[in-house]
Amino acid sequence: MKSTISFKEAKACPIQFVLAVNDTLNVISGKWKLPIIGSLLFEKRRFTDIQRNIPKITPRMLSKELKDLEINGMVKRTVYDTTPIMVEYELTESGKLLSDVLDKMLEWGLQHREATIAKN
Amino acid sequence: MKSTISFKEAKACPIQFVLAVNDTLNVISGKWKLPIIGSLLFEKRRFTDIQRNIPKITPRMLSKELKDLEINGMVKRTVYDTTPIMVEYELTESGKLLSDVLDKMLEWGLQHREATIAKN
DNA sequence: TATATCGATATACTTTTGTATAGTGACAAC
DNA sequence: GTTGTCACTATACAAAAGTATATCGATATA
Repeated sequence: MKSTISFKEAKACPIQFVLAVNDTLNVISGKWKLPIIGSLLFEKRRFTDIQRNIPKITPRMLSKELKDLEINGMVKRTVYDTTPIMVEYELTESGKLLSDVLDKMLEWGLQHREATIAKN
Repeated sequence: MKSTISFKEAKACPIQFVLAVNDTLNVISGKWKLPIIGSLLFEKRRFTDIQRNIPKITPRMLSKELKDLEINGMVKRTVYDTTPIMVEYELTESGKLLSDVLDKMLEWGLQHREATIAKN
């Protein structure tokens, strides 16, 4: 019995393919996930720091999204017992690897914009 | 004055980066976009055909999502004046290129699953 | 004593997204 | 003339996602 699926196997089965791609999609879906991930891509940051970096986000949403990302193994949260309290958020190894995916999305997004502009 | 942005430029500016990646994300976000794209990846299909391929989708959602995909330049719709009427949906060139992105998402999704299972 | 910082949480609300169910019009077959 | 196919649309509703605004407790500073 096998607990994991290979790339080859997933590609061969449309259902497995959609399910596995959807796993990735769920991690980055929503209005604020990308801005937060982007904010953490090059450096660890603190709560208020991220908030300042993403001007329109409310603390409620930032708190909720960071929790989601932590649960999904994208972000690591570290509390330092200083005064005032200090909480650091950083991407996990897996989280950092997501930049490969984002680069591909960027590439496609730009080519797609070109392609659709060209048709008008 | 330049109307388009290069990969290099977008990567260098966090704001442009997030905006451009978000363009791609928007195209594939939602409950039914991936199943529909998956259904069209290897062959053109007709409305009822897609519906049968994605058992739980309602015609309302299928119709709406196909319109979205068409507007976004992902899908081409062709009407044949036969009886009964025949409408074919197929991915555009740009739509087909999305499979590169989906492959990367699949790859990351599988490695991420491994990585997070390993930690438990 | 009053005000500010940090990292949040609480409550109420609006907007967006998706579901359920029924029905349309043109035709064709039985 | 009833039933079926195709590609949808209409209406009403439920659930999920996001917003607005106020507040918390611990501690420090003016």
